[in-house]
Amino acid sequence: MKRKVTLKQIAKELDVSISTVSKSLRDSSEISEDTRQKVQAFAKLYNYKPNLIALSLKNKKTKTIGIIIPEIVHHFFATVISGIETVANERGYNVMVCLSNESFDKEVINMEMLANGSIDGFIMSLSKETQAKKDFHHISEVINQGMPVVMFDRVTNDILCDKVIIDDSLAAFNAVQSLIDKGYKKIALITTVDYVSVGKLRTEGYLQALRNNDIEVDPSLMIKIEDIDHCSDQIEALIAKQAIDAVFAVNELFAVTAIKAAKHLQIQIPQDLAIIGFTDGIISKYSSPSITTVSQNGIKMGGKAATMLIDRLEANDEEESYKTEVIETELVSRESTPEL
Amino acid sequence: MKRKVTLKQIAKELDVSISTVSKSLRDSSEISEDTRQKVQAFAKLYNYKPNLIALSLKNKKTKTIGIIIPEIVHHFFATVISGIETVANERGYNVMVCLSNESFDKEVINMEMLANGSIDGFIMSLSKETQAKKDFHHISEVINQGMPVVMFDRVTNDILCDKVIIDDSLAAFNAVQSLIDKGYKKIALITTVDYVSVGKLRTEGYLQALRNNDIEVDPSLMIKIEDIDHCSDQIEALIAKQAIDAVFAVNELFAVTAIKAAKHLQIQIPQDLAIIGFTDGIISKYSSPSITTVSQNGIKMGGKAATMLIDRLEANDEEESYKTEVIETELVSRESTPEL
DNA sequence: TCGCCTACCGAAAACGTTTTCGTGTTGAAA
DNA sequence: TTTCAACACGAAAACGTTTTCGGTAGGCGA
Repeated sequence: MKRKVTLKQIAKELDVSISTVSKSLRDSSEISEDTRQKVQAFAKLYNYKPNLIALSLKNKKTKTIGIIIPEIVHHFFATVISGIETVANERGYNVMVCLSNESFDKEVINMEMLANGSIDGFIMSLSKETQAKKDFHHISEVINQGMPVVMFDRVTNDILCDKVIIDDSLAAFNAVQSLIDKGYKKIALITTVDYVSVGKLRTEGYLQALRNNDIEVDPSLMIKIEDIDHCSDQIEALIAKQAIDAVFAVNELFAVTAIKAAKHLQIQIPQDLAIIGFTDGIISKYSSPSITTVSQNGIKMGGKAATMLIDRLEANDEEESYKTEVIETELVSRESTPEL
Repeated sequence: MKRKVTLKQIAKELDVSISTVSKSLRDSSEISEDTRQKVQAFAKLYNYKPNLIALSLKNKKTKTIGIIIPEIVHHFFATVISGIETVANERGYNVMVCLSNESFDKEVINMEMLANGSIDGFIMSLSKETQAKKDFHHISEVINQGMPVVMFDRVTNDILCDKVIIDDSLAAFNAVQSLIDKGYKKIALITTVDYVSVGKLRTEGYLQALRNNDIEVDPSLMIKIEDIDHCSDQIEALIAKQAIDAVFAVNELFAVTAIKAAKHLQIQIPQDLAIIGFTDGIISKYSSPSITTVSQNGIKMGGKAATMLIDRLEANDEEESYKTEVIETELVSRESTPEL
């Protein structure tokens, strides 16, 4: 077992100083051609690679970015990570991933952990609990220490920083409008509780679309799901009313659960009931029938977030202007929403 | 913007030495009660937290584990990461995630990157290209440098290290046997090309089950998919033969694609054709009909891998015995495989 | 011969810790 | 008064780099 070789060892072996070795490897003109070659050959032979931790300490830069997200077993977040990782890699950065599991405490702990030198900046999406509590002190703290933060998707106006979002409200509006354009009139809504920022915004888009088309808003056709794991009864009750011809669900899981509920009630999808979802995940694509949905393009969001973060990290002038990038969404038409 | 405070700054401010500060914060008995309190109060006030990079350099331990997987937008791998992260966090470790995107070169680059001091050990699953090439020098290299590696799912016998796998062959055998027990006789196979280790093993299980029940193996009922993104034609052709009453697919995507193909051909699932898949992902659960599948329990695999790695990292005696843990699988019965 | 320039190389500081060892002071015992 | 232990603290090394600043030699011109 040969341990990693260091500059010191090479220096000792070749009977020169550490500085000479370092300079030789960096092709400094201070060093004679002779010694340079000798050192480089030796380094290559022993497969010398500089220790990144030492470099991090010296340069006060880790070339690592921290990601804090609510969960990873979730198609959208996985695509975002993928987008971040791709851009980060291209620009010589690595990523550390921490999961908050929707818990405020874990989010705080993870941030404090990573903030102590391990990373150069954060990319994060708020946990539900954090959004409910509206407590963002941990975030403003790291920003105060000079560490850049980019928030995506689940963001807050209480923190000034770069952000990458979609226009949730507009996307929802467009989705519902497309239903109306196709002739649907009684459109139900399955959404989240209000403190989830994106859920609230999508609800607003839904309402706006109805109003714009002079369709009466019927509160009994709108349900708010608290616990995603036990939502089927609630959804089935909604659909059982039969007073509806379409459903707009603010995420994929609600949409597919609606399909299941409809089948259970012997309601034909899409003949008797159209369904439109949010988040272009794997479920929508492979469901039967496949589900029309608003595509968020997580890859692009992640890539943009990484670009913004790294740009800021590598900018020498401390420009203070924070930007909010809006990534365009796309309505992906599939089998669940035919023309009436 | 207040930068992070260091020992040196505290020392200067309180007019004591760095050592005194360090010892005070670690409650050393060498320091008088007085100074200890003074230092601790000051440190708390300025929210001092030791710099982890400096500690890493000093201790030659980063308390970070590196994960290298083929992709992250994949339910199984996401669950494994989740399992790793949970255990890692409990034991005070962070995780760095790198994606190989099924590319050999990226796998090598990522490993070399992380191996230069950034992490204490690896948890990885081989890329397809690596498995095809059978070139594992990058892995044996880091192991030679004394860095522990735990491989999971896509492993190889050419490398000696800890491993976490499922019994792919047995699980496939049981899945096919369950079909046979239910009365199915003409069972087709949708599998991957042979160099994907798990695909090959699952194929073997399928064959074994047929043989054990004296069912003739019909090569025309077995297809091997090279490109997962363009498999629908191949699968539809298989199903169109109508000579089959059940399909065993070695992953979720093949299974759901088979359902789609069947619908397209007006073949009823599960009345005319039963389907069983592998990997208990989100698709199988929410598909209509829901798909019977072999559950791999990625959380458990990831957790076990992390436990093995950290145990080895923290073991002071260098015991050389590598273990291969087999995580039990479970056949999750759903709508796609009724009794005949 | 003297001085100076150039080419080459080494010492040391710095990044932020922890820890070993040394040192000075104090009080009490001899 | 001397001696010695106990106590409290500081100096310095170490982890592995990079970089600045000096320094030494040789060669060359005057």
